[in-house]
Amino acid sequence: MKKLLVICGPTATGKTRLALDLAKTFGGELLSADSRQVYRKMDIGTGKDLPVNSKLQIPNYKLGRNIGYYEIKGIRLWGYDLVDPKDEFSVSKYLKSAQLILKDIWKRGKLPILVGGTGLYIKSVVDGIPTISVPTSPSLRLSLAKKNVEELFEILAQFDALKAASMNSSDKKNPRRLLRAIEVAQWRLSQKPGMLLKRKSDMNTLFVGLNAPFVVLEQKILLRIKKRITQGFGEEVTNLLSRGVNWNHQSMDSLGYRQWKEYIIGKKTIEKVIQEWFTDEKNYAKRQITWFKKNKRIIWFDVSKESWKKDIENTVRRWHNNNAE
RNA sequence: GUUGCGGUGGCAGAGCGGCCAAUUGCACCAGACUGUAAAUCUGGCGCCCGAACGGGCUACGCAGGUUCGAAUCCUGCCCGCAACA
Repeated sequence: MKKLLVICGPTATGKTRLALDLAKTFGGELLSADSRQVYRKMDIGTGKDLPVNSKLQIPNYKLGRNIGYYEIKGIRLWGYDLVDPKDEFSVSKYLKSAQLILKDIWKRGKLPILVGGTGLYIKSVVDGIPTISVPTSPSLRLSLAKKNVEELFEILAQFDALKAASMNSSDKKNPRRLLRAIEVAQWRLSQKPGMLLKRKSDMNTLFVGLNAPFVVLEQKILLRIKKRITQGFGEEVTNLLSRGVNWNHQSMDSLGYRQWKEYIIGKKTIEKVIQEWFTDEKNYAKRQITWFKKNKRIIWFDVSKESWKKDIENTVRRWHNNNAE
């Protein structure tokens, strides 16, 4: 059975660094599960932490458009730079690339290590998302853009009463979710039944979760923000803007970038911007924790403890050596 | 010192006699999430009792007063800002 190691957890816990170490000892390659590191030229702000002058390597065999890897200390790192910051992106695109990459890593006899904080992306790879093949409908989205949530809910109820009834009170008021639900419902009506099959997982997956007491996490987050700024984050943003990326692009909705806007247009001081970046990133970490908490398969490790790295190594080794399944 | 404006819950900021424990935003707490997920969305948020309807207490700078009733009106005091001295 194919093995997949997952390293997840909130931001700033050192997931990538750990994954690199594990890759070295277990003969692995990394696949990033991060919804922001997919954008080219967004390196400092998304924490790609690449060595200077490193370049994306595109394999000479056919793998997929724009799919390549970086090499850090001899370890291949996939999943970065999948698209331009001006492009739209979503789990669906991510999963397509991820599946190609995984297949390739397995084929070459390596252990793929899925590492990142985007819970939905990890979920898509490990458990699948049944409706993921349902395409978006730009015209539908446009026509519904001005509707309020009550109206959207009504429309959904007309197309798919069951789905509408099954939505929870929060999603019923979430325009994005309602829109997608309508999109799926409409698509279903135009298809033969049974198109959406739940893919059975054929992987042997180990979930390693990294966490720390929240006060520790806060410190790490703040330090990292300051570090990124001294590393030239501001320049990175300016470069993006000069290349035609604008604030309305989905990519620029990322942490740090969107707060930085207020500084660039002179509306806020840098101190204020840092402060807001910090609180927003803390809130992001809380949301990640809420998400991952529900996944009972995750084995958690506290990175503020002494022996966490050894503990993980042992856990992984036991799983890695067990070929029974 | 005089005149004017202002002091409201952790912060910002509404309210300007009853419908005010007090709009809203942020922060904070909890949560949802099967194609934007670093996104989007929901609930809670003075204290105490209660599962809930609800009830009690303390609150709008401080102290008095007017009124059936005051965050809202009046008086004095304290503090901040602006202008004039």
